[in-house]
Amino acid sequence: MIKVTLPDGSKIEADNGKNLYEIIGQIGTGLQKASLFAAVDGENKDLTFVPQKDFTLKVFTFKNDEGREMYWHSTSHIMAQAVKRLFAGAKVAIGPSIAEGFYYDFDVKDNFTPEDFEKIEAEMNSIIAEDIELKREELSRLDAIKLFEKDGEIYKVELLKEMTSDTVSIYRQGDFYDLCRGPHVMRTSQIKAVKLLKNAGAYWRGNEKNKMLQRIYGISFPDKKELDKHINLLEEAKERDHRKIGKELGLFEFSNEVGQGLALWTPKGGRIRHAVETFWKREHYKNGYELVNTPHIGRSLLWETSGHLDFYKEGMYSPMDIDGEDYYVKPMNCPFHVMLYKAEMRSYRDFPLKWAELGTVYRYEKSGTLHGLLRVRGFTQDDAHLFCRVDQLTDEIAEVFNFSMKMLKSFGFEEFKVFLSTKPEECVGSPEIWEKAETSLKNVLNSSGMEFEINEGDGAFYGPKIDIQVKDAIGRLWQLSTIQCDFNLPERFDITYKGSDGNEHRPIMIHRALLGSLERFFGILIEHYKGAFPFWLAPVQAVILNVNEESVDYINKVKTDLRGMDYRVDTDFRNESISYKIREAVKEKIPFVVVAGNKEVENNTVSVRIRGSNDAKTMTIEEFKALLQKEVK
RNA sequence: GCUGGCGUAGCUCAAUCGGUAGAGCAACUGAUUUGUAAUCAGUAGGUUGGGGGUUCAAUUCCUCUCUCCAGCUCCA
Repeated sequence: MIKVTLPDGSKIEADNGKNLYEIIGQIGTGLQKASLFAAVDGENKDLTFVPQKDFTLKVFTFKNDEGREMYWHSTSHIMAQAVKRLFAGAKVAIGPSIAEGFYYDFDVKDNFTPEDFEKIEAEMNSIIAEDIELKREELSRLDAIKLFEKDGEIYKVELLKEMTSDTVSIYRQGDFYDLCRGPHVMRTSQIKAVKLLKNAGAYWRGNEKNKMLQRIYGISFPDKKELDKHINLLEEAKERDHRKIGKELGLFEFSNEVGQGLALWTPKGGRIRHAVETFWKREHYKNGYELVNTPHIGRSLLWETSGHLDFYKEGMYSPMDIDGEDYYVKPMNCPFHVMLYKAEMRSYRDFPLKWAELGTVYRYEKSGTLHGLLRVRGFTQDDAHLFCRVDQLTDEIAEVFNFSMKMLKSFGFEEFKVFLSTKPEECVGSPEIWEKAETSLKNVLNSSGMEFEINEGDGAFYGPKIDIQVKDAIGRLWQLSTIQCDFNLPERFDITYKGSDGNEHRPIMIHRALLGSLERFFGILIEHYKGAFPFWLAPVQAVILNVNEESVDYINKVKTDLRGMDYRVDTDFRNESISYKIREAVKEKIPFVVVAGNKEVENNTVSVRIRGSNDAKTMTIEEFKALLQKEVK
């Protein structure tokens, strides 16, 4: 019997003479052989390896992050091997796995072309077919430098020279070797399906002063079907691009004359925004918030006190001169809310104060980072600030967290990922207050029953935070809500309240945004729904089409009948065929397409075509009203 | 911001080697009054993103500039 130690520390026993695959089968991962890799005492082994003595076993599969990382990293080595075979003199830089796939940076004479991609892919497939073993070797750092220098691999040499360890490892596969920590799959044949996705320039070590290298991105899977699925997903994402749909449905615009990163909402986009804002405001009042409004500019004194002119200056626009004094356009709403706090004496009985504002801010974003509605320079945050006592912190965080989840679910998001970010090295506030706040945040998350990850040291310098990401209709994650404690602004603005003990105390301040910004949220909604907004958000909820001129009066009567109920119902009386008008309405993704002609006029009915179905249902006006009413939020 | 790519009618796209810009849709006009995803005909629409240059001649070549797109962080 051989004792096998698993990563979680537990031990199992295996019969002598069993190979790794059989032993893994004993643990019961239920996975296919093709997607399994194993490490014995930290060293990768083939699944046919038969252990002779007790050992620790680690199993990698494509289903866990480590396994995927290894798989993609090995594929990047195969790509590098292929490139070196095809392009004489190509030098390799770095080639890691990334969140979705891998890349490798090359120093080559000419940019890669689409034909090159085909050649490289073909060469990769033949390397895979050659079934080459990937072998790890350890050597002294100095020997490694000699080895890479001999082949003119200047980038590897540079990396080696900066490393401090005495020995390093390289991985060899046939005629190719690479400086690499590993781990890797055992044989090239374990890579089953490969696709190169795109290439782009990238600076050596990400520094624009360095040489521009050619980066190739790719992805691989243990199964051709999974690769196809992934490629479909990429195409689906392209189809959903909010910039494309926004243009098709006429939801928003950008204008050269207005400037970069400054969105214009069209009337249709405006209808959606109004629906979002109305809902948002109503929910905030229901949850005990007050709505406030603050200006777009403030004196430099304000921003000096808040500290933004120190730590956020590069995100702010140049000041404007008003009566000889500098005023700045606001990049954040917080200082204004703090000033509202200071406008009166506050008592411990006043708390919690919960002030929300749809506050429009302007921030300088580098031109190259702007992206449709998802990253803009002017945007409206669905901001709120809570002021409370330390003893209220947990309750208030819980309220904000639950409110946030409720809000996100209202917009059709069902899956979430929650992160808690804790104290970074450089920060303000006492260790005790950090400890207290982090405990509050953690308690709230624990009692919510939701899984969450801790990002150690990733908090803002002024306090810990909870971030909520949502999963959209095709599984992409988007960061939306953020709940942040702030120990900085109360201090800087010296805000206080009178406690029950008659002394002055410093309140806790919580910043939070649930949707993030209306612009970005709009972009995400467009992609999530692919432009087919649910009834309550749809800019046009129903459109009524006339078959001929005789039905116009009747339709106007139906519409007037609905008007009092605040539905967004349009009509289309253009002199076009009914088929044509239906086609346009369907393309516009209107939830209800309603037709009325002589038949309907006679029977006092309408013919309703519900989005997603290809046939129409005839119903009475009352039935139609009930149908609309059912959809109202 | 940096690197590369793109920019032609409102939209989606054409235009060979440098020879003076064209289609579909949309718009407008007229005919047609239509029954569940495109009725027919006609009209108009362009300093080819903007400035400068080369040339007898520039959408095309060079240059500057603006916009948009991709990448630039995720560490051999």
